[in-house]
Amino acid sequence: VGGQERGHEAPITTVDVVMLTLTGDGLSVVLVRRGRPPYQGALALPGGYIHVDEDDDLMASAMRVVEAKSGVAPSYLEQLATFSGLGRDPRGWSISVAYYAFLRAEAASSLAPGTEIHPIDRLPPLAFDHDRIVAVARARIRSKASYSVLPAYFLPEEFTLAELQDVYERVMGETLDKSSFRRKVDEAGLVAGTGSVREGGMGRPAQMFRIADPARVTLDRDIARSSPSLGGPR
Amino acid sequence: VGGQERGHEAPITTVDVVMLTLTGDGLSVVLVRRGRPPYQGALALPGGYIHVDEDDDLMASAMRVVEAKSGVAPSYLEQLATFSGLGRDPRGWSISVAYYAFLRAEAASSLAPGTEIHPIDRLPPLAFDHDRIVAVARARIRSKASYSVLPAYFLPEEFTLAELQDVYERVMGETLDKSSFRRKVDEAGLVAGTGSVREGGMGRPAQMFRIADPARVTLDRDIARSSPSLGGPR
DNA sequence: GGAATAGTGTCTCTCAGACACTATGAC
DNA sequence: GTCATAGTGTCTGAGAGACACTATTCC
Repeated sequence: VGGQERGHEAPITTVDVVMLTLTGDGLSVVLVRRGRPPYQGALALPGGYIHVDEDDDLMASAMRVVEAKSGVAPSYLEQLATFSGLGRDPRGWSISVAYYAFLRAEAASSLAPGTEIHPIDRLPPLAFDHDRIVAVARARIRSKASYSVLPAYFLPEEFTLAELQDVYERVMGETLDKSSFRRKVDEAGLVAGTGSVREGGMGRPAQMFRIADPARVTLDRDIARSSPSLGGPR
Repeated sequence: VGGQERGHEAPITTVDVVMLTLTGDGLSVVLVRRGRPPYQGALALPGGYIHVDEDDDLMASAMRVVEAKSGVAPSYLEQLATFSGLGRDPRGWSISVAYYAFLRAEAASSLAPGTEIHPIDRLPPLAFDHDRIVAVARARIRSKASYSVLPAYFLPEEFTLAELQDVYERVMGETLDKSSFRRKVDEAGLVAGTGSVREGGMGRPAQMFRIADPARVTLDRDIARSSPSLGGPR
């Protein structure tokens, strides 16, 4: 290992995580206050260096860093994009591989002291280019929510369809029709009924569901699916 | 600059580009033969180190690297994803920020000697984890083609709708209906008619079009759009 | 006129949204 | 029974795919 090509310095490389949770104010981001320069005292995304001796890959780095800084483990973690350039860190040319993460509402109460939760639509100024990273994350999540079970990762492992619909509505910021929602969720096959029912509430007890296949988050392969598709066969 | 956190080595960081073009065999990838170890003599994606003294950011690095290795400038370049870990480079823990690029058919004839073009569905074994990078790129492009003007970047700046439809069909690997295709292209507003018409062919002359707004590739904001959307308001 | 390609009109069938309905629990 | 919530049935309107049609050029 050691050293890049002769004559070329290596950029500073870090991972940063946009960890999202759902609060009374809607989609919100977990932030930490920086204890060291640069941007000492400013709010920032939880992030840190790669530990080549203990991380298998960047996703492992992201998971380790976010747990270390926030004190909790996210229910979902996925790569967002990589940000780079001379301008984003006063120490010099830098690379940040950004991830986004989901945190179950139940876990948000166990966040480490010093962390803060801010609504994604009303963020304070952040260190580095973290505002831009959050903006990209927000667009990606709002978009991906519409064709995936991602929002279910804000809920406990078992949930009712009413709870799931509520989460979708808060993530998307719009109200959904119950019948259409259930039809889609059912046809998509992304959730599976557990046998159990919710006890103790008012009204008729609800069936419980869980994410059908954690490895298969979206409706079909990778990104974006049944789209306008520019005129297709049958 | 200089050095990471105390006690942590920096990973080897490179950019690699999946440059695509459209040949008689369909969607194809531009590959180069490696002149140095590791994987000396093997086919690989064009890639290289970051030059912090001349590149503004990683996209600039990708553009520089792909031009240097292939001899041509792509018509489109976008970040794909970042690949990382101990296993992918025999020299040690490494990071590759991967981009994908489109090359106009006209430019493919000017490729540097030593480059090879291979159909994306029948690739030879590649160096590092470049097979995996190409697989991710293929999925992303096939998906994104269905809701964007991306395939137009395989064509000259001005093109007819028949040519555009042909390109879409070859990228997607399916035949499209002419009427539906034109309706979508028109409604999406992603192409704009130039005043001119194609001269010299057989039959009725065709109107020429160009990409309406190079900054706005997809149908709406960022990724994926009019999707099932899990039941929505009005 | 015919051949070739460009471009349009229109039918149908699917499916998402709307909304009223039924079901099952607690009291 | 009423209230509250869960869950379903059905109508309708927009739009995608299919395909036949018209338009404009060259010969």
